[in-house]
Amino acid sequence: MLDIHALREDPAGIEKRLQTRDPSIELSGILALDEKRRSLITLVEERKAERNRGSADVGHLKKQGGDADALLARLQMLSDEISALDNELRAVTEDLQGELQRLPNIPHPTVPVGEKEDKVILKTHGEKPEPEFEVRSHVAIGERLGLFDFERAARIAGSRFPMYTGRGALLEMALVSWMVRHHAQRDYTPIWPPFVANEESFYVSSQLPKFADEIYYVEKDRLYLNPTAESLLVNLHRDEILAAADLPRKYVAYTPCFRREAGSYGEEERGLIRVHQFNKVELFKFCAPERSYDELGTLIEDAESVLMALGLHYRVALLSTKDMAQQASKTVDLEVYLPTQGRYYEVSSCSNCETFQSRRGAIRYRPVDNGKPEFLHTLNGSGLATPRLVAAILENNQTEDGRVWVPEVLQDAVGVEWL
RNA sequence: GGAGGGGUGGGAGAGCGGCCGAAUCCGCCAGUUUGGAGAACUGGUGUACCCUCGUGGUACCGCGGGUUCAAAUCCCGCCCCCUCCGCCA
Repeated sequence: MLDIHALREDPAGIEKRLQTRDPSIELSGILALDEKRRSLITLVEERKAERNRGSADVGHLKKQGGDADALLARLQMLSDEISALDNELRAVTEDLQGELQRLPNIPHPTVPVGEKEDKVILKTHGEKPEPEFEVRSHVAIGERLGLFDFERAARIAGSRFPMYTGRGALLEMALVSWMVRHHAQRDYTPIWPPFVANEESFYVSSQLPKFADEIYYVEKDRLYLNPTAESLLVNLHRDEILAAADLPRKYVAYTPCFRREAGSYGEEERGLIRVHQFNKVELFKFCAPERSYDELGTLIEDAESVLMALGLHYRVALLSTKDMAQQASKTVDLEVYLPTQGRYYEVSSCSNCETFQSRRGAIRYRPVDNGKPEFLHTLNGSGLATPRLVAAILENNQTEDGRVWVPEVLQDAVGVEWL
């Protein structure tokens, strides 16, 4: 959520920057609501001050045995007026909050303005593999080697729920535990969070109210299934004021992620590319504002280090204004190469959300000079998501005779060198 | 799922209709003292919002409603924590 004070200060400037994300955004309605709200506050607070003085007088009068009837009658009317004004104020405040919640974060000046296609490739790591034989898709390899079984998974849960079998299951588990350990060694505190969360939590991360259709909801218990550990981790320090010396706080969490993925899928998203349930290792940082872009840099490096260790060819893309999630100020994606499709797929999305989430969740820190609490910056990044990673390993590590080389860092856990 | 107990400021904990934004202790910050530190003493120490920016005002005692001129305090609903019983991996 944006700071209403900042909007008041420079509505035109902010509106212009927000319009690079969504041209239909205009702030005049919000400003009008804000003005209305403030004048109501002034009015109602005046009345309350009057009532509080009167009530104190009643107390004194009664103590001295005086007659307070006339005063009481006046105060009763005043009290009725106050509750009417309070109701009006509540309604206006809700409207304003609703409008504010819909606004995206202000994009960082370095973010390219434009459509999805206007992302900027910052770097490409390694050589694009050009095998001299006919490569099989990860789906074909998986079926051949018995690494997963989508048909039986559908019997259990429905389509697009993956089921890994045999060495496929081992590979998946190996990846997850190796990645967590890898980041733990890089000074991230490992977290195994609850895999469901309440409405308030998703509001803070900004999954709600906008993306309610994307999340599985357990109505009976009013709980949402985790769609990304970002939503969970950001709530770790909700309503807290952290000491400056405690920053940055770095966490790594493994969670399964559930997404309804409402809408259609293309042929190229068969197999493991787009599924309702997947495993992800998430990195999350809470840090001081002046350090947050440096921290974004190291976050990206940490996510990249996974791809490097696995020996995969990938590229790094700086997303454009129209391609970022609502809460992000700046987002950099890591995209791994899938040879059968000749294209790159997102396996990590690293974002600086600045104060967008911390404002919603009242997550603050006290600056070193012992001053007033300030909202800190939150950063998140996948490190990484497994299904596409498995697809990439299968497709990139295959040989002509149909075997697949297990990346060295996973060989112990999988128990074999070849699948 | 059933029964009981409890949620108050950074922590512990009192208050149970008006003099309570809240005693007291601990912590923390500053000063005095000291060669320095500790101890001791003195003072300070929540957050947010509004305006006419002041020795100004409003709100906040788990959350939401209600009663009342007035609610931390009374009533109702919900959430969370603890103990015991039941059930279960």
